[in-house]
Amino acid sequence: MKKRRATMADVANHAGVSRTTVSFVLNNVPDANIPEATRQRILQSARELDYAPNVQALNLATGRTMMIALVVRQTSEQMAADLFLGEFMRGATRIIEADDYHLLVHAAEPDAVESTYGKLVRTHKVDGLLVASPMVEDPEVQLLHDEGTPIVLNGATDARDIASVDVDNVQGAYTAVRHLIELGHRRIGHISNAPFSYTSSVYRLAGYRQALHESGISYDEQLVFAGEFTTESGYVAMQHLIDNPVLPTAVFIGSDVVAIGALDALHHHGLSIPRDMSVVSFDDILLSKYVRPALTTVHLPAYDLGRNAGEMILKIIRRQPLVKMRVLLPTELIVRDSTARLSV
Amino acid sequence: MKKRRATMADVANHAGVSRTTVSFVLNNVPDANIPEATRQRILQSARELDYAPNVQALNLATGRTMMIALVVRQTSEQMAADLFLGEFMRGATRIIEADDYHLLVHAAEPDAVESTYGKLVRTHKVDGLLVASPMVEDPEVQLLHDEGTPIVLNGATDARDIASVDVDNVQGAYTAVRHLIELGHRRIGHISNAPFSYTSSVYRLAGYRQALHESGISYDEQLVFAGEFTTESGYVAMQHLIDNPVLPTAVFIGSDVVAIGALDALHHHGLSIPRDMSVVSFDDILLSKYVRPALTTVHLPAYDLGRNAGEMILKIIRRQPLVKMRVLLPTELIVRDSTARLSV
DNA sequence: CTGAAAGCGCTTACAG
DNA sequence: CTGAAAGCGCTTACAG
Repeated sequence: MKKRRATMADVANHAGVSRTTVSFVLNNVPDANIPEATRQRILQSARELDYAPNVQALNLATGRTMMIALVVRQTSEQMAADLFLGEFMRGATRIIEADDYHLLVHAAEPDAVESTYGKLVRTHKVDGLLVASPMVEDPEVQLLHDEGTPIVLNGATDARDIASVDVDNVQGAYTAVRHLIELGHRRIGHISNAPFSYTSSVYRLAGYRQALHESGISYDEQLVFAGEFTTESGYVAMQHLIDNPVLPTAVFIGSDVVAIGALDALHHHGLSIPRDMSVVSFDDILLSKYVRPALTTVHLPAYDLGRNAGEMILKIIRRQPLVKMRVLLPTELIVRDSTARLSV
Repeated sequence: MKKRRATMADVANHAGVSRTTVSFVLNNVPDANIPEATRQRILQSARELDYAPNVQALNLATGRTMMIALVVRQTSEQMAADLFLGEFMRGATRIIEADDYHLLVHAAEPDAVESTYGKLVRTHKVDGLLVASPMVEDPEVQLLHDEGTPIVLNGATDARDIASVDVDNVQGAYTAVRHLIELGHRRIGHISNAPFSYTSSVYRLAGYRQALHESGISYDEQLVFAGEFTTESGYVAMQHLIDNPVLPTAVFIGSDVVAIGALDALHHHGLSIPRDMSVVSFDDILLSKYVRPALTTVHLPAYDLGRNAGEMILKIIRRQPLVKMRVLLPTELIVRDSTARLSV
C-alpha cells in the first residue's frame, strides 16, 4: 500500500498557485515577497498533503548532493583505527546532519585496482570526501583534490595542500614520556604503534625523543622497537625489549592494542606492572580501562576528530575559508594503574 | 580547476548518435540491437570524454536512490551494541556495494521529537532502512513498514511482520550454560546483559533456564540479577550475587561488558577466577580475549549479521521473496580461561 | 536499428 | 506579488 507521495505540483494545485510560488514559500526565498495569506495557504496545503520534497530532484536542479562520503580503508591490520570509527562517525554525523548533509560510508577495498571512491565523486553521488586512515602515498586522493573535490583527511599524514584533522601526536607522546620522567624513570623504552613508514609512528617517536632530550636523557636506539598495529606485534616487541642486557624501568608504547600484547609478554616473564616496569600507552580505547593493570594512556578524542572533520568538509564544500588546513587536536594523559614512581 | 563533467549528451554528440542510443549502449539494454560498430564508437567516446553518469539524474528518472540507511540509535547505554557497529557495517556494505547500493549512516537522536529517519524515506533519500538496536516499541518503524518502506531490523525484537536478523540468543545462552554444567557446576547464577524489558535479555534468560531444566537443576530466582549494559551495572549485580547465603560456583553473564564489571567485583572480594567461580559471558568483544582471565564467551557474529541484513534489504527492495522473515544466526562458544571444572 | 519527445520533480532567471 | 518556461541529466515508451 505504497501511496504516491505528493509533489510540489500537487501542493501548487491544492493551494491554487504556481509551483514557483510554492518553491519560494517552502524554501523561504528571501526576496520573494509572498503575502502572508497565500504563504499560509501554501504551508497548509503542504501539511495536508503530507508533502516532502524529493531530494533527488532537488539535487539534480541545484547540482548538490548533500552527501559526504566517509571512505574507510580496511586492511585487517587497521583494526586499531577501527575501534574509533564509531566515535568518529558519531562526531561527523552530528555536525553534518545539523546542516542537512548525510554521511555515506564506503568501505574501500585496500587492494582494489579500479578507482573505488573516485567514482562516488565523479557520479555525483557525494559532494565531498572524508578519508579515514589515509595511506602515506595516495595518488588518487591527490588527483581528486587537484580536480577540485572537497576532501578532509583523517589521521596522520604529510599534509600538503589537503585539509586534515589529527590528534597532536608529538604533544601526546611527549606528555606520556614526561609523565614517566617525572616518576623518576630515566631508562625508558619505546614500542611504536606501527612501522615507521606511518607518520603517526614517526610523530610519536619524535615526542618521545623530545621529552628525553629535554631531560638530558640520551636517546638509545637499542630500546626502540616497532609495533605493527596488533597485540601480537606488541608481544614480540616486548620480548625484544626484555632480551636487552639492561631492562628499562619504563616503556612508552604507541598504542593500547600493542601495549596489551606487551603486557602479556611481561606477565609471561613473571614481571609485575607497574612494580617492575611502568607502561604508558596511547589511544585510550575502551578496554584500556579494564585491562589489569588499567592502562595509563593518552586519550585520543575520536568524537572531536569527527566533529572537526565534519566542520571542515562543510566549509570546503561551501567555499568558506578554512582557519587552518591542518587541525591538530590536543590529547590528554589519563593516569591509571600501569605507571608508578621508580622504586629505588 | 573543477572541470565540467561530460554528460550523456556530450557523448552522443561526440559519437554522432542520439542520447537514446548512448543510454541503450551504456546500460546494455537487452533488446536494443545496436550494431557493434556504433556500439564501439559510443564506448570509445565515453572513454575519451571520461564520462560518468550523474546518478542524481538517473535516480530521478528511475525513481530509485540506490541508497540504504543504517539507522543507529545511540543512547549512551547502548555503547555495548556500538562495539559491533563497525563490523556490522562492514558486512552490510560488502553486500550492498557489490550491487551498487550505498550505505547512509544516520545517527537518530533517541530523544528527538520529530520523525528522524522517516524523513530519509519520505524525501526519497534512501530506498530502505536497516535499523540497528531497535527499541522494543517503535511506532515509527511500524508505520514506515505499513507504508511499504523496505525495512530490516537488526537485533532482538518481537518481530511481527517486519524482517529482522539476530543472533540466536536462546541457543547461545543454552550453550554457555551447558558448558558450565558439563564442567560439573550445578549452582549457577545469572546476570543479564540488560533489563528484562529487552528481548535479548529475555531470550538469554530463556536459554539459561532451558539448560538448567534439562539437567534437572531447579531455577532459583535468588541467583538472577539484571545488568544494565554497563560495566558498572555488572559490578553491582555481582555484589548482590556475592551477598547470597550460598555463593554459586559459576555464573552466566549476558554480555562481556557487564562481565568485566562482575570480574572486578570478584577480584575486590578476593575471589579468584575460575578457581572460586567460573564465568561465561556473551558477545566475544575484542577485549574479552585480553581481560585477565580471558573470558569464555559466546561469539556474536556481527559481520555476518551485517551481511545477512544487507542481503535481506536488497531482496525486499527488489520485491523478491524472502526465505525467512526472521534470520537467526548461530553462535559459537569460545572457551578461554574464565571457566574451569568444578573443584571438589 | 535509431531518434524526437515526454517525463522524473525540483529551481530560478525572466517577465509581467 | 506571481506565473510560464527553461533547465538539471537521465530513461523509456513510441515512432519510423
